[in-house]
Amino acid sequence: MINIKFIRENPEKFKKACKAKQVLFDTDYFLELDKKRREMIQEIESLKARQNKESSEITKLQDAEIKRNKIEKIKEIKNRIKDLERDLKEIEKEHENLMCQIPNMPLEDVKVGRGEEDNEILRHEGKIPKFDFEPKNYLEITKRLDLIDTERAARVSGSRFGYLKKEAVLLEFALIQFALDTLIKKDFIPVVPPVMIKEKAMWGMGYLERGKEEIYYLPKDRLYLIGTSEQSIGPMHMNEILKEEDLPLRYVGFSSCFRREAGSYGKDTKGILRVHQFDKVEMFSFALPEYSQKEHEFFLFLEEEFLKKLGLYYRVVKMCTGDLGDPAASKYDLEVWLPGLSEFREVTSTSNCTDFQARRLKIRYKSKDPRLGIQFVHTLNGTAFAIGRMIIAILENYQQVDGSVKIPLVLQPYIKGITEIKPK
RNA sequence: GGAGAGAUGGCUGAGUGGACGAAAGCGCCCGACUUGAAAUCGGGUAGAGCCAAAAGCUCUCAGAGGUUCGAAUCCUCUUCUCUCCGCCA
Repeated sequence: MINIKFIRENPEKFKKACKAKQVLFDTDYFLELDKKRREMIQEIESLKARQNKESSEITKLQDAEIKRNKIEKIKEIKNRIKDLERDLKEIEKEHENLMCQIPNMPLEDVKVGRGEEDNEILRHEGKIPKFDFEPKNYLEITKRLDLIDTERAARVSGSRFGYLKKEAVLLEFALIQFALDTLIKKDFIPVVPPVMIKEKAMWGMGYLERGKEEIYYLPKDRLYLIGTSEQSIGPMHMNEILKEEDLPLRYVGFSSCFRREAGSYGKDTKGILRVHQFDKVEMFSFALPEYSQKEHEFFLFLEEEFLKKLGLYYRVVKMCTGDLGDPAASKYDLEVWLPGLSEFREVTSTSNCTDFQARRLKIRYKSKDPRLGIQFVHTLNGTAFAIGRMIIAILENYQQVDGSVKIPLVLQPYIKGITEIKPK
């Protein structure tokens, strides 16, 4: 949800932003509806004021006849209000529906573009890995080392699932522990959130208007499976008024994530690059509006630190307006070089959703400045580690000529005694 | 799954048909006293909507509907929380 005042006051800017985000929206019709709505509210409220006034006078009346007349008069007003309210309800419903269709406005510095092809590659970091042999892709490596079994997973669960095995499992827990250790030091509160959430929560995070196809739903219990712990951590504080001194309120969540991957038939069909279920360590922050861009840069910095400490070669990509998704106002992706597959692949991303989610979920804070009063917070999210893809990146980048894989130095304290994964 | 109790402002908590958007306390803000602070004293302090804004008005006591001239208070449904019992990793 965006601030309606913005649309009223900057209709042209708003139209431009919708176009940039590639969302069709009849702004003129909406503004007309909005005007009509406000006129009706005024009419109803003045009638209600009269009703309240007349009604409060009843206690003073002694004469039964006068009293009866008065009540009749009030009933008349009541009926008129009832009729008007019926009409207003229709308008309100449409108004709200339209408001919910509106995506978040991109920040000023986000480039206008259609999609992936218009994203901006900001810079490359790290060293390009050099091999004096032909590096294998992760599918070959995991097969040789027996780290991932997708064939049996297909038997049990279908396509796009996998059994993580042996050292891959140890790597998963090492990555989790590494991320938690690092982020707890930065005042992140660790949390293992629910993976099933109510419609209200999922809606509030802004993923139901577009992208519903991507989400698992359990109709019997009316619960949605999260696609990222962001969807479960964001609504933690819904309907709350936070204290300014508690902001930024940072969480680091660990959870399994579930995605239908409905629109991706044929893409990455082998292996575990794109699966229905994976584990992820996620950062989330509730921040003061004036600091949210700083917080966003901080998240990007942390994500880069993780990749640097793992010694990976990556590039920073800034999303254009067409590739933002509904809730985000600004978003970066980090893409790691996979020498086996010979391509950059997205491993982490971070978004600033400004007040879009906070408005829907009514997450606010009380400002110390009495003139500001109560304001919506800004919400931000960022990946620490999407485990599956990180394991792939490590395997491809740390492979040796003899088929073994070295364990990155920073992870060794978390995977005691093991410095490399050797073929049997 | 069965039985019962409950949901009130930032928090605790009083309030069972009109004088209640709501006592009291805590917290917070402003002021006095103080070299400064604490303590003490005085004052202020719910949110949302309509309005350019102020004034004003409207709505909101978990949510939705209803009764009534009038509902935090009465009725119906829903959601959530707690207690007891059952089941259970």
